[in-house]
Amino acid sequence: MMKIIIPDFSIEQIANSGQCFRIGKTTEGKWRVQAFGKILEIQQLDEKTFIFDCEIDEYEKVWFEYFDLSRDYGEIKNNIMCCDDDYLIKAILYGYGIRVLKQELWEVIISFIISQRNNIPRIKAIIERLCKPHNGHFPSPEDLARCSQEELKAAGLGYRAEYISGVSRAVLDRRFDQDMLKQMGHDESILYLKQFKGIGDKVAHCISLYGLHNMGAFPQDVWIKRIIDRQYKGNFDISRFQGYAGIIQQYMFFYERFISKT
DNA sequence: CTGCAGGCCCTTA
DNA sequence: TAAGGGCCTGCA
Repeated sequence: MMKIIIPDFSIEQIANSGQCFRIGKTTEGKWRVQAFGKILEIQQLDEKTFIFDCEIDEYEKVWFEYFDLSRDYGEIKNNIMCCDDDYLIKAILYGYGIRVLKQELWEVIISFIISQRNNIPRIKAIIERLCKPHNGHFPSPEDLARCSQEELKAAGLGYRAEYISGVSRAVLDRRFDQDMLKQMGHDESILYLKQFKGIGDKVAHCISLYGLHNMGAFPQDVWIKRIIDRQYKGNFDISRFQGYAGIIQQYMFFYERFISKT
């Protein structure tokens, strides 16, 4: 149990920013985070004060990296402020506590294959059903490769079941080498990932950003495309944000979904 | 009953 | 290389 001060951090915003599907609110108003085989409960006391339900050792070894706490998001937001871009300024003021999580590669690969043509509540439900037989832990490539198509479809995967089986088997056969993938740069990783059936451009960029931690990756889903279309007349220059376009994307996505609800 | 949700695959031209 | 149809499933 430890109390910490963290600037530019809102666990609620992160939980609702669509990058991760295993953070949920408990009945006591805390946030339960499941990652790296651990469960962490976080309570937000005020704007910058949080209680993490773990020891300092675990915090330093796991959660500090996971929540990208070494990065100065304040500086990133300052850079955006200077761009004279009204839409982005509104987006960062709204999503002031967003961070791009550094999640586990395998979980990201599977989660974002599932995400295609799907909505967030359903993605969460499917992932929960996949984790259930494994004591709440995310299923390994072996676990998933063992599942029949029927079992996977029973979890609600639909036509994505064969994609999941295919990628899982590829990992077991060493045709898909995650360690090698981790050594690649962004561009190379996209080409590598897109070889596999069920991983297209958008999912590959999500994997690069959330799973490989290439902050320059820029996933373009329907929301981002809509923003670029309507706010920027089809012309959005991401080269302005060399090395952190993915973080910009996260602010945009989060803000646009808020706008659409109001 | 249709339409659609954080795409992708496959086929055509 | 661009365009279009089909796709599991569940909910509005």
